[in-house]
Amino acid sequence: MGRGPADHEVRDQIVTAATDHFRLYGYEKTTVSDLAKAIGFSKAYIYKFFESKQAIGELICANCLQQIEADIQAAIDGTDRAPEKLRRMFKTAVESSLRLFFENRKLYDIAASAASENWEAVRAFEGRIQGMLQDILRQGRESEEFERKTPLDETAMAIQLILRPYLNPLLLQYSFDYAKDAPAQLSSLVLRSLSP
Amino acid sequence: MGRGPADHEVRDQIVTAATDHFRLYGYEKTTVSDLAKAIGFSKAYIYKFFESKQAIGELICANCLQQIEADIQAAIDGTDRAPEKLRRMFKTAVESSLRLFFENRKLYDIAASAASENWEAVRAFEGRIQGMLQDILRQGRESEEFERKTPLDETAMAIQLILRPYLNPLLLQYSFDYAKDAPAQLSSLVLRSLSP
DNA sequence: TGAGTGACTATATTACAATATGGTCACTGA
DNA sequence: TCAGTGACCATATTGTAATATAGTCACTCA
Repeated sequence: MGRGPADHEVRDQIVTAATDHFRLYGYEKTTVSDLAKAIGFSKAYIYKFFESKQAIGELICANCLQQIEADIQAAIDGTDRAPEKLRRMFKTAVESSLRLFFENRKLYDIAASAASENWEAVRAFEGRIQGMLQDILRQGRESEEFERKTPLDETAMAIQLILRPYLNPLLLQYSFDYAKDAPAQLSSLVLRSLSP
Repeated sequence: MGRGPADHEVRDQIVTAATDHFRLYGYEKTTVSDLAKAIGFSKAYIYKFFESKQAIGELICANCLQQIEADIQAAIDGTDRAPEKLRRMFKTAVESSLRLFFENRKLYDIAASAASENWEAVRAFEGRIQGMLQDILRQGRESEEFERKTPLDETAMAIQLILRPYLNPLLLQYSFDYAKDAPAQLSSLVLRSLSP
């Protein structure tokens, strides 16, 4: 839990300033004093709203991950059939992560260190991805397009493991060479394993 | 290709000294002069046999990967049935990589930088893993335990992508949390996808 | 002739002092 | 009372001079 009033104009100002600064100069090179200067208050006042610089970083990072999540959700919602949902989930996960990397490299770096230090924002993100996978599996089982023998959570877990190199910012940077073809190949393999 | 006589006593001495020193002190902290001192020749003489320090590192790294490969091959050879071969391949790949990490951390570090810099030794290793996978798939298809519709090389490629986080030294260090359960879960999923 | 080397260079690494930064706290003044 | 702060501390980061290292080459002498 945070510090200070959860809903406060200054809090928003901090987040806005942090997003701008982090995007332009990166997390490391942005000092808390920079943020203070940007909003016209003293550095000490920032600490009335956030416990630490990392807490600010977590919030900005969570927003990035939320964007990826939203992209995936939108792609999934674009079709009714579970197999196609899964295919789009793979494809969009990679695309959206790559977009973050190439278009907002500095913000990606935050997500990468968040992943390497196991920040809460990343764990929560992974939890929600897991939920999305389980939803798709449930739907596919109901429509009898997916097999029903294997425990649902185990299957969802295995699929997430397969997605990890492309969804986890820390691993993504080592998976570029495969990012183009992997989604199609892997989702095909997974779908074959799900067939009843 | 190398430098100097391929089969020469001094060459072996260098490799032996390098293996010892790299294991004890690590690749970075071992200087070429250290190796020269260890074998009783001058530093310049070493360069009659190896193009660079990295070339020595590549050889030691290749040996490590060969050990992992041998472990996997032995595990595969321990059974006749293709599905079981695949299960053992997953299990042993993770175990053997983890062993390298925990028992020879310094050598693991060489493998990790080899992977991050895409050294030849790593590419060759991945090529041989790919071959082993294709062999298993071929056998499983012949015995009619595996489906035959999907192109063999495509399937082998997808399986290798799934193994990557545990076989690639660079990725392995970020996959510890999953290393215990992943082999079983993933090989089960893959086998389901292979069923005819 | 060719196994083996000392001396050399350009670049990488280290050591460490100087500076900057994250974070706190007692305090102010509206 | 409490929104807001200056001054402060311990640690992290940086700049840089000194050192160490990878790699070469002309050379020796058996």
